[in-house]
Amino acid sequence: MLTMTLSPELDRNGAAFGVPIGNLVSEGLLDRRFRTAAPRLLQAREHVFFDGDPKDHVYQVEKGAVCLYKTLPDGRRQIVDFAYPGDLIGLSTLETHVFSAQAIALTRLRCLPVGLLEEMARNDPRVGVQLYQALSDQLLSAHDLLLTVGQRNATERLAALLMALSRRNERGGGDPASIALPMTRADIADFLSLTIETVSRTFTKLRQSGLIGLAHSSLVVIRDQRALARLAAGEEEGMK
Amino acid sequence: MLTMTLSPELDRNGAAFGVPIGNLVSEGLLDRRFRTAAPRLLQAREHVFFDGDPKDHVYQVEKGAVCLYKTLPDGRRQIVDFAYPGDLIGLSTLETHVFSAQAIALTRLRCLPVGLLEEMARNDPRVGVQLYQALSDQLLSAHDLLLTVGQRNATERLAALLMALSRRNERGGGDPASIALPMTRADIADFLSLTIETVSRTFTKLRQSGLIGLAHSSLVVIRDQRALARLAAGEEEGMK
DNA sequence: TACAGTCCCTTACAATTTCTCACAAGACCA
DNA sequence: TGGTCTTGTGAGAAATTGTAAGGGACTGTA
Repeated sequence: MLTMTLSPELDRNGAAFGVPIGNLVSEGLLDRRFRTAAPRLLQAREHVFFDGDPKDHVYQVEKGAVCLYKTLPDGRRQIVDFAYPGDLIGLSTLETHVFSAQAIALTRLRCLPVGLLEEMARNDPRVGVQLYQALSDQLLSAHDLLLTVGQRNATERLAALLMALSRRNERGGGDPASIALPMTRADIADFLSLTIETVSRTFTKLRQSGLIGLAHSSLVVIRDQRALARLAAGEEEGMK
Repeated sequence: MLTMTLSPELDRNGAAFGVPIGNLVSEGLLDRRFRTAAPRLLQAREHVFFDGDPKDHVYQVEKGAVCLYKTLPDGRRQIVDFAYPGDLIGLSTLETHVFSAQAIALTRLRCLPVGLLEEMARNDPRVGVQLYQALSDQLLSAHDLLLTVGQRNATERLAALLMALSRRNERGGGDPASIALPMTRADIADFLSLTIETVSRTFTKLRQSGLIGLAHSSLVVIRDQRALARLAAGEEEGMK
């Protein structure tokens, strides 16, 4: 899940990314089970499930990326999260899905029937705790996005997204200054609650200010990490 | 927690409010434990904890209401949820709180040390599952608020909030047409990501349109339930 | 009871950001 | 080389915000 506003300090010591309190958690219990679960391959734009579908599986992203979104009757769409490799999709105790999930790139999932998950949770107390922890991460991510969408302006929102993707790169051992965007401008717009025009203009503004470079539309290079971070944090007085 | 956009149908059969799939959940296991936990009384505006505080307890609201919020360095505030009697506060696997919690009225909490909770979770698989379910509700609530803040206009946002409070009343056996607002206009503004002026103007607009009545500023009477529900759902073409 | 001081809410008007609409340019694919 | 999809940019429109001022309820004090 994409957590947008954690300070680099929290990020570095890992406390904000699911490091458990006490010795509650046994690492990777669920991960191991998912590794042998049925795989499912999706093309970009293909749906994993739709809002309202009966929930018969829980999914783990193995490769690619998935966007989770809700819509209003007239078509307005809010992306509530992006799921990347390792993330679980569809965790909830309801019988139906409450959002839609769509691959934004070629994606491989692992599919675990909810019945199996329930059985595991009944028999091993560590499973419920791991589910609890996974949802805790997702809730953190949702709250961060709420702060972003609710309080930041267009420039700060985009800066926050880029910083989050940069940190994700860094955690995964990649280059934090070079960000490949798997999603379209429309996806970014619906995630940050802007229009694609505003997203486009804001990219241009960040480029012209020298904070980022755009090799092409889906490859961002961070040129001024400090300034971008300050902007994302909401500490920048100018540049509104 | 305050879930804003569930259809009345989902509401009535209860599926969207924590009715579990299968027989995973044992009702009230945690509730029973909280009933004997240390009580704590807070005046309105008093904080339960602040963002960044070490997380040593988990709380259950027994009476009153609590708002959970995040802030940016320059003071902008986003309320991410309101917690009402029965709701749990502070669930996460992190060592510190990642939002602040403040009573908005005279409030009584029950305080359970995290160590005790961990022990319960280690010894009884049903505990982890209950925590999982509680977080599942909170995530649902956060996603709904995201859709509201990200995609609805001011009128729709306020309508969605009023409908959510109305449904909460109904579930609690109260009058769904009569809504006492425990929070101030500023709280509503920071929850819906509006200014207090816009909130005030929108209340006036809903009153002048005949959808609601305002006995006084903190007591709303719903006069046209259908119209308000359509507005909240985002199906209303006019009245933008 | 009168009065001043607060706090909260409401209203009006100007300012600003973002959106809408229109169209051009670029990228990708057959 | 078209055709389609995505992205970028400009100008006017619309919604929300910011600013400022006033009203009403509550509180404490004289």
